Amino acid sequence: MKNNVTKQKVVDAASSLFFQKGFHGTSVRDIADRASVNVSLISYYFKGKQGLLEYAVTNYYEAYLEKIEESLEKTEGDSAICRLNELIFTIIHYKQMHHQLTCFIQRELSLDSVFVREMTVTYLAKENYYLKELFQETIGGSIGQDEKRYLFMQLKGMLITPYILLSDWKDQIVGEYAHEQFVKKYTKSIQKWIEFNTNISMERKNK
Amino acid sequence: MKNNVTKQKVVDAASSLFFQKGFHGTSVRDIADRASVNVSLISYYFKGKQGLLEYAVTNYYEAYLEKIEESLEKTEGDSAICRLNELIFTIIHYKQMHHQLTCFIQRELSLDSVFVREMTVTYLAKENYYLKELFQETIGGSIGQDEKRYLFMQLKGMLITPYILLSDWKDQIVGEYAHEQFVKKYTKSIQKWIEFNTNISMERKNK
DNA sequence: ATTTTTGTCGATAATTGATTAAAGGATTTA
DNA sequence: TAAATCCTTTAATCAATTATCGACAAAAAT
Repeated sequence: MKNNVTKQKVVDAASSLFFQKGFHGTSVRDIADRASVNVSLISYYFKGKQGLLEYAVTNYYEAYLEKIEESLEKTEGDSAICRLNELIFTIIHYKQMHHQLTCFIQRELSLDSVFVREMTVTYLAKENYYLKELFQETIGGSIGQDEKRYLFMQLKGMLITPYILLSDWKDQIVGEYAHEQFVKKYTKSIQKWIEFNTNISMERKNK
Repeated sequence: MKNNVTKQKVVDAASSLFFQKGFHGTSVRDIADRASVNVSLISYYFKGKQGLLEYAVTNYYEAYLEKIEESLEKTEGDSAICRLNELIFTIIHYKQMHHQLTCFIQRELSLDSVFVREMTVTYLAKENYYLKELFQETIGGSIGQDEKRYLFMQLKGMLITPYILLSDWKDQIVGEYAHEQFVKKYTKSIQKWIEFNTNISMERKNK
């Protein structure tokens, strides 16, 4: 079973190249070259370039949702804000561990294709549901529906910003523990934002 | 001089397609078809597909920076926070008026190519400079350098979020004045965030 | 031990995409 | 009106990419 090692080499090469040049910007030759394997293996293992993409992205999201559900189970019974904070940590942590794919997928998601639509209904809908549910509960019902929507958008924005403005902070992520450091600090900065917004919400309720 | 009308048709078609399918995902034929012109005109007017891209993006950024500089001149002498608020309004407004190109460029900017690097040094460096300058002044010197960096990243994130999470809010932007509505509301939500963070900063200074 | 399955390679077919050359209209300028 | 410039079309070329085929070796199963 030398199968797995070659297959993984291809996936790794593809992830890295998709990240650099985008899906349409990289050819199967590029991928095969970087992985030091023959071009035809890509068709052999994945039924072509599109298949390779689907394989990589599906894997990414399966594991992602698993982490999210794990986090939610672990914190069951805790206060909403605690659970939300933990969830955010989990999300940022996962994204950071796979930052190349994260960035690539985020980029590709803003395109208009059947594949994107499939991913959206299959995975993103769930992610959105979990997040929204918890956010609603945390923020309470004291602010307007409209305002809440904008806040939620801001939150979602914060969860993806580092992987879009990569060039702005990648110089900070060097060295052994840099990733963990970043996850901690960035998570904290989001949590501070949440705390502020729940306070706002409390104040209004009390008066 | 029927030149301009055809040229513009091509640019419009290209913008729309680049937005939907990305640069590498759209062929010159697609563009020509949508613009109802002959394929070779693209080479004739823009020296090829790459040239068309450069033309569109350069135009976008030239006008963008002009708006920014205009805004800064207009508010000269006002308080930092006022100027920042006005600048943010200007930026969101411009982006909203060209949301397809905004989204497309934002996406393309996370790629690794010589073109992207050129755009970065030519235009984004300036944008970043103006924004950072004003942000520093607004937020004051009372919080740590590190913390400030994260806040600045959050701010920049807020300025691009709507154009990455397009699918999340595009259903809200329907009807005649929807764009203006959105600009107003979204700008306000960012301004609220700024206000909060300057207060934080003040409090610490006072104690 | 031999048959079957699995993994790998080189070559190539088939498709698609970008660019150019040449020439005919149209429009402006002299 | 003639010349020059600009716009547009047709057709062809050039380049690159993906997918597939057939051969071949290694490993597993019988």
